[in-house]
Amino acid sequence: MAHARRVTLQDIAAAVGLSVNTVSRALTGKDQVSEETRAMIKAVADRLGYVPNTMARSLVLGQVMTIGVVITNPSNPFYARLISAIEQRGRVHGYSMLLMVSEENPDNERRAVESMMRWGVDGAIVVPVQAGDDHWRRLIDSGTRVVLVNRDLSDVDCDFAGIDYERSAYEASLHLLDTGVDSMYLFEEDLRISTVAARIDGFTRAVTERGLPADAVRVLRVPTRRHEASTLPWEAAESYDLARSVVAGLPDNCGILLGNDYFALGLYRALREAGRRIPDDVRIVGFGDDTFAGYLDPALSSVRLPSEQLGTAAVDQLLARLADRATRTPRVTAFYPTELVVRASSAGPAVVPAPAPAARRTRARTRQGSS
Amino acid sequence: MAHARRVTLQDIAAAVGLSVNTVSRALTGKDQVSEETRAMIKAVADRLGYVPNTMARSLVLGQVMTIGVVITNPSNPFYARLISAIEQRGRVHGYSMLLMVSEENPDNERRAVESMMRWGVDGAIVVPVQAGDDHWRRLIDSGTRVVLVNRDLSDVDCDFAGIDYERSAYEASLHLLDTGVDSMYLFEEDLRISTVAARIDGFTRAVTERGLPADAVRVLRVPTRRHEASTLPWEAAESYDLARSVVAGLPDNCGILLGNDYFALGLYRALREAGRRIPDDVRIVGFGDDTFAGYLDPALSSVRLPSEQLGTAAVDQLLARLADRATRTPRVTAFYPTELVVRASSAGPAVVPAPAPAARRTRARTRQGSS
DNA sequence: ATGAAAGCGCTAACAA
DNA sequence: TTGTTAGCGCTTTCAT
Repeated sequence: MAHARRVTLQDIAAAVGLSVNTVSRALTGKDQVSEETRAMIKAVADRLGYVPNTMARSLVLGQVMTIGVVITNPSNPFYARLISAIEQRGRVHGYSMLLMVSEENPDNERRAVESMMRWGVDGAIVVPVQAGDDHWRRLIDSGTRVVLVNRDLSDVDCDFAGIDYERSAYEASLHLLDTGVDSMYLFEEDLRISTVAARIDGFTRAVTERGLPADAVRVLRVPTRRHEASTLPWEAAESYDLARSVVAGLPDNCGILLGNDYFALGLYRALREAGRRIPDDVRIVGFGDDTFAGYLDPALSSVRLPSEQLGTAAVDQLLARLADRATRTPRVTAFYPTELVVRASSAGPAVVPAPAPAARRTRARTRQGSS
Repeated sequence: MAHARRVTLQDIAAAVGLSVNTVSRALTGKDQVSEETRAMIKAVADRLGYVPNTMARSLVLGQVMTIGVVITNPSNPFYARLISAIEQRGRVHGYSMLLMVSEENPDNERRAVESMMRWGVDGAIVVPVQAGDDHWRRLIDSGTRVVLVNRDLSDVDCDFAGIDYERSAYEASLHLLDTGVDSMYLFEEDLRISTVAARIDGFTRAVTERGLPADAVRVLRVPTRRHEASTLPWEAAESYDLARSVVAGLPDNCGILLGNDYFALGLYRALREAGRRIPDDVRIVGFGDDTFAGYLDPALSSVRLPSEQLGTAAVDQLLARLADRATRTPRVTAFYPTELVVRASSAGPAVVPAPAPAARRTRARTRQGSS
């Protein structure tokens, strides 16, 4: 059962007794064709089951109506939502999405760039691994517009849509300090990426500002297995191991900031097993506000990240660049506001648990400047 | 700063003083070219920064080395892992991935099919919405190989890689019944899809087999908002609302099976607030074994789903079909085994909580048959 | 309003 | 081993 060969403009032209050219014009809505001819051609095309050939079309047009998306790990719910938002927004504007996964591996990332250059995608939206950036520069030099998301590359001349993690971590830390803790911990994953560094900076700024003695402050790195495979779940087990080894030495009345909510899963268990109480003994704030955060016991305070907004903004920014190909405006760096959702896990000693969760937003900012 | 025009075979040919054809042969590794010529050409191509044009290549070759992937909702962690697995496996074989999101909406699904036909993707891997299937038949008739994943369409002639939810639910229900409960509840999302129906069937078979009186058995449907947007988190809030309205009438010593683990988040909270104890009063088993399952308090028993295996198998199945284009073997229907991970939430009254979680796997099966 | 011809970049016959 | 020719399906001059 060999399926029917694909119907082409030729076939339609032959069927209606007109030239390929006319058929093309009729179908693409050009106005140099009589309405009756067009209707007739459309009818025949429909009857024959004509579907335009994107390859041929793109080859001559020089644009493929496709954006390449490179993500480190789609299993991370933050990125999963980002992908959804990008796809949705792109689809509205008629763009398809070529998805590539780098798994935090620069080699995969380079391969992704190669792939995008072969395809000649119109633009790329990227969460960079942040290990090497020559390939990005090459991609941009080849004429592809690139928008970085969540992680920036200061040496690459392209737009960026991200989150001010420094400030978010600073504010979350202040919130913990405000509950009256007298020592502070930060759990961060063991990756050399700017988002982690920024959170550490914000955390450090807060504890320094409040004058916490150095020996009352610790940054703990949770080993990550994210390099190994993109299908791995997040690092709850690792944070559990770390927390268990730390929990005995954990002073009462301390605050813990977590680089992501999954750390809370491991930490909660370790504390439970050690008989430590949240928030009485230990007060906790996470990052990400994953679905489960509000349903843990006690409910986890967490910094909500604007993943959908980020995805939408990245697409819009890309399309804007595509719209005026020529102009050479300096790179746009936009930060989108997070929201500290305060729940029971960081309720201060004297505070009555609020009925509705209080929210506190960082303000939105957009910055323009050269590189 | 107009970027340099893309380097073509022509450019290389001109540079080395040979024909386009020879350059093509040299670069694609054909053996009708002297080694020294090839080396020379490769060097020049490299120096010039040549990148093959996929569009042009695909146009003449008639294959695009791309597989279309249609998913209902990438924010569902099960599908997120599936996507990762598919991308990874496809990449190994040199395939790119065009990702489309249907959001449980048949219109979007139809658009996705249209898009894939325009592209002329070599194959498609699909989680169907299960509302209408003409478009799938059209896609297949056009010569595109399709593999369905997780949800089957019995009237469409293509391969399927899935999970035996009926059996999994049956076994999970038996497990609950074995703990000595004398009433059974099932929480299922409010979607008309085969996976939900299958779990209901399995649940029903188990309770019937054990002779539970009809008034001791209930299937509750959790309203879903999944249609609204693919970036929405899963339905913890909805299950909480439902659970809260039900929990007062919930008899002690009952068992609850959940269509997905997110329902546990809402249910746990509702039970907590009502002062009901898990597993003493209520015993629970979820579906999905999401990362947080083992870290809830008490740890949630859950049916682990082989998402990675499913993704890998789907790609392999697709590539197998692609390999022997001609042959017309009947559709392959493969089921991959789940694993019931028993944890504290379903510990029977007399059972000591196991130190390591006991696991129980359904057996793997592959079936062949027409349609 | 319609047609003829050229070409997008590449590969695959067929020659030489 | 290398070159010439043709063509994948489409769009875009330039004629008519």
